[in-house]
Amino acid sequence: MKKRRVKLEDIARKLNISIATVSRALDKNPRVKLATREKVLKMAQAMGYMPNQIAKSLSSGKTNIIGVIIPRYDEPFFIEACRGIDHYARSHNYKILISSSRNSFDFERENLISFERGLVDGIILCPSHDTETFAHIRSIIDKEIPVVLFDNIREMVKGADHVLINDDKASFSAVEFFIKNGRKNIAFIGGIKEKKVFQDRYKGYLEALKKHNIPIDKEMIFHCNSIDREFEDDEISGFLKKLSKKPDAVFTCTDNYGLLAMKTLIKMGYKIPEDIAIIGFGDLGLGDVFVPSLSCVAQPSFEMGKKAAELLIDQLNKSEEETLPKKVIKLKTHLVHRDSTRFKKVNFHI
Amino acid sequence: MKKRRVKLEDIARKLNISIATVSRALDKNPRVKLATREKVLKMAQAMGYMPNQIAKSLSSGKTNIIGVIIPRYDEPFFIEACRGIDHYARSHNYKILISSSRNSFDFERENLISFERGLVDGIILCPSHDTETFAHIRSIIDKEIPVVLFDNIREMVKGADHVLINDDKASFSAVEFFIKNGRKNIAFIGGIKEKKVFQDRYKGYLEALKKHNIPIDKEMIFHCNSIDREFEDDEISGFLKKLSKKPDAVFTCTDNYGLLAMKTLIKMGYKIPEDIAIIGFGDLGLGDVFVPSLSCVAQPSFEMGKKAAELLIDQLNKSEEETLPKKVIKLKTHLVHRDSTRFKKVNFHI
DNA sequence: CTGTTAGCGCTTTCAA
DNA sequence: TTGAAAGCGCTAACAG
Repeated sequence: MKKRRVKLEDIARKLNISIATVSRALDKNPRVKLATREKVLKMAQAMGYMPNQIAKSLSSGKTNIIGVIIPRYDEPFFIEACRGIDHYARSHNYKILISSSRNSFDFERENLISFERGLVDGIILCPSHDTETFAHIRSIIDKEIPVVLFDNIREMVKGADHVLINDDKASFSAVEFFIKNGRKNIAFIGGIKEKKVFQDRYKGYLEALKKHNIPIDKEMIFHCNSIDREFEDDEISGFLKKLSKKPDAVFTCTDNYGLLAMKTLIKMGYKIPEDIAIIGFGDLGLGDVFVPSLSCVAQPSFEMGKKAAELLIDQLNKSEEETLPKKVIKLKTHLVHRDSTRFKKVNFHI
Repeated sequence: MKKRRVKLEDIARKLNISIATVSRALDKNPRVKLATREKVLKMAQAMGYMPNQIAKSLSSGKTNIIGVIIPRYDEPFFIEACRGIDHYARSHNYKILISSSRNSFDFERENLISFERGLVDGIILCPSHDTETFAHIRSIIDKEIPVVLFDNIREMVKGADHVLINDDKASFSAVEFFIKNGRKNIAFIGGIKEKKVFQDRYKGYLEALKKHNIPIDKEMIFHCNSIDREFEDDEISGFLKKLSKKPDAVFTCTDNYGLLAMKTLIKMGYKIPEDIAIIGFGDLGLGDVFVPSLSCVAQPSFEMGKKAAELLIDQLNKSEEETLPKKVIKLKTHLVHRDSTRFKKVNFHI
């Protein structure tokens, strides 16, 4: 009862030609007489032939699938990055298979191992913040599976391409913007300390203060600990409410932290941006829906994904021997000014 | 130079046994002597053997991959649904391959066709709003590839399972909640008319008014046309500003519309919820970050995905002949009350 | 221009 | 309990 799928052999038999010819004809290989090719194409169409991707992959050694590992699904940055990857990949005839490491090193390694089983031609990975060692990645590279790393890279891995932004410089310029506009009591809200990008953004904050001779006030600095979104709100409002001194600016390491901070500050009676200016990080579409809208460091998420895919597919297209020099690409960020930094006489040309 | 991957044959040769035995040993097939199995496992380990997924799939006829087609990546509802799918799928040893139809019927069909090439064992699909006919889906089902549809289903497809919510009832109860709390001038903000779920939510709005003998005022009704997020804001604020009569409640077909409406209304000087109450639709994590926070119809997005995966995997696990009766599952929604409906003396037990 | 044939790496009868 | 061998559907080298 089960209809067997049409295969090359069926077409070949019907037309009394060899399987090889059918295969070539469908490939539009010029070594097939035009008449034959057309005959084959027509018959394939008529019989409802669909090539078997798996068989193709087995014999060609290529699956045209890119494996993508991200720390979590429900963060706009990763979604955007995946969209970027997908965008480039599809236009180059690749599909993407996405896995979440759930911010766990063990899952990340498991995912990587499952990708080693020949299902993917190459891998794009954003290390989880739980990832301290990179042997699992090197082991993949040793097996000559191309790898591109992006964002949150604690350690450069030899043999892989890297796509990054300058997290420290980005936060540096945000904080410097506050300072140049007369703000001196600048609070910092970061994320879990294990995460490289948060470390760098913190570093940029410290450097900006240092450069402008503003003493560092530990009380003004807070690192969110919760991975769970539910508790972030409590953590941040707890921090802000406990401050003995009133800050006149806040830099937060994510847009979400920025929004949560705004929410608490408004409830506390602060006027934004007159009493307090805020800059978040990311620019993933929420900042401008809020009233007031949130200024931020815009991160080129989509572009990062796209670039990662481009580098990977470049590697994939190189022949065995011709090993490409591995690259580190740093993409540009910029400040986006909205209500939360729109005070009078702002010098926007920083 | 290229290190060839270890395969069964390599292990077999090293141990002087047959490939079949190695295969069985690795499968933990009881028909292999324990000693042999252990020998094989140890050797496989030592040689760094990794099974080839593609070869496995070709010979077994199963890829353990589920194809997922959603209208777009950057909508929290679909992300959540995908998370739900992924959650269930992974715990049942399936991976998921996600494609976006970009809300285009043509892309949807193309994606479907590419899934017909044997890469996936089954398909979970949310029809794009551009999708008016379902022949492309039936054609997949004819090839005996299991299909589950979820959300935005304009037409039930025979041979597929369906996962839905009661969009009309959900919006009905939201609007009725307004009415029971004394609101009479209830505005409606919907989405593009082609989309089934928006049609249903509109229907529920009309029915609630009708049931309570509130005349329908066309001026109070608006359907967003833009797919592009950039223009939604203008559309919605344009609509609200032009109203000649002041509404005292707004029901919007998405949370995002609700947030945008709130933003405009606040700027127009409305007090929320005293002057105007608002209920959105979705509950995808933004509503409670806002000040004031947005009430909404909560849609079980994650659960919908999970259920869809469950139904698909059930189909996959049935043997050829034993064809499962196809199901239509409707999941429950509920009202979540936040600031935008938190007026005094509210009867929360509707 | 076309056909023959040997794989790709694994599963699974069938036989021993 | 094990082995030999026939596929799974397609590609590609080689021969003609």
